[in-house]
Amino acid sequence: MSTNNDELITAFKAKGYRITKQRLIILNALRNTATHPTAEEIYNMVKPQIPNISLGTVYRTLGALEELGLLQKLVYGGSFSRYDGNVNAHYHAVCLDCGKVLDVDEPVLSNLEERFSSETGFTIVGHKLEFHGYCKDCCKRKN
Amino acid sequence: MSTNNDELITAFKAKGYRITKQRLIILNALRNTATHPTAEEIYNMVKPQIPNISLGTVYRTLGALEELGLLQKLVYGGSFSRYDGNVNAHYHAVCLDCGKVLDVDEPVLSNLEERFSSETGFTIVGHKLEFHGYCKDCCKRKN
DNA sequence: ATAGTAATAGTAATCATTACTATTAAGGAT
DNA sequence: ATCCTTAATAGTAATGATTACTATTACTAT
Repeated sequence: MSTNNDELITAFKAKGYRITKQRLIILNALRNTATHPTAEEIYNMVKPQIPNISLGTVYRTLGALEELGLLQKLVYGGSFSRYDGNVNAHYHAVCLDCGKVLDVDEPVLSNLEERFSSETGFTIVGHKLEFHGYCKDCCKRKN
Repeated sequence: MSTNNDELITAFKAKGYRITKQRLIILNALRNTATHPTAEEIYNMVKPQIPNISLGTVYRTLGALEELGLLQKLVYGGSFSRYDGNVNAHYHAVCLDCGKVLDVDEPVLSNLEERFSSETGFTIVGHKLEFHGYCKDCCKRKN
């Protein structure tokens, strides 16, 4: 519902990229889900609205959105990536059993980066923190 | 040279796994490098000692070593994984330009996990922290 | 409305990783 | 030390997520 496409339109125009139905729908689909869907899941989410969309278009669009900072690509142990429409700094918890990715409601550690940056000559632009464990559902299933 | 294969031998025997030349050499190669090599890099590292080793054996061995907690698999944005023979808890810094992975000499945040665990029902077994940025070499090259 | 060209749909190619299979070699029993 | 069982290996084929290719479509500046 709160689909401020203005942000997307501004970012795309600044790069000379065109605004297409596919791009708008993919970004909004991503923003309206609490899950962290894979490319294929997004493909299936938008198919009702764009029946003949191609999986390649989904990948290309996700790449463009990532480049523009409109989404976060999540790469964990599995064989595929997940995508997060929430670009505010936050952490994730990955279930080692079912692969589910949850948002972590913890304050972001802002002071970490400077500490390491100076002595190593490594210029830090950000950090990623992920918790590994077992989600409530998977814990229950085991008992 | 400080190759305490005892650890590997004990861990493998406990699982009924056999001790092979390939497994010993792969683990020692991994422990004697400060880099975080890919499977193919490890394959090339051990080839002088085992000329007809198969890449499949490298993958299978790395999988077994990971299962036994004798190495850490590093999965970042790239299309391939890296392997770290140092299983002591520590963090990494990934160069966004060249893909190099460096060890971070910072104390591990031990208090993080309990904070999140209780209210979510998520049972945490560990966490991973990675810094993103540009390494010294890549910063230099740009100026 | 038109022209120029980026983006798309459909499909083929890529490439890291995994699976398969005949052969080899650990390692326990004799 | 030799034999036997079977796990592990080498070599190769298959898998599957992602990327590349190409003719066609549809944005957007004029």
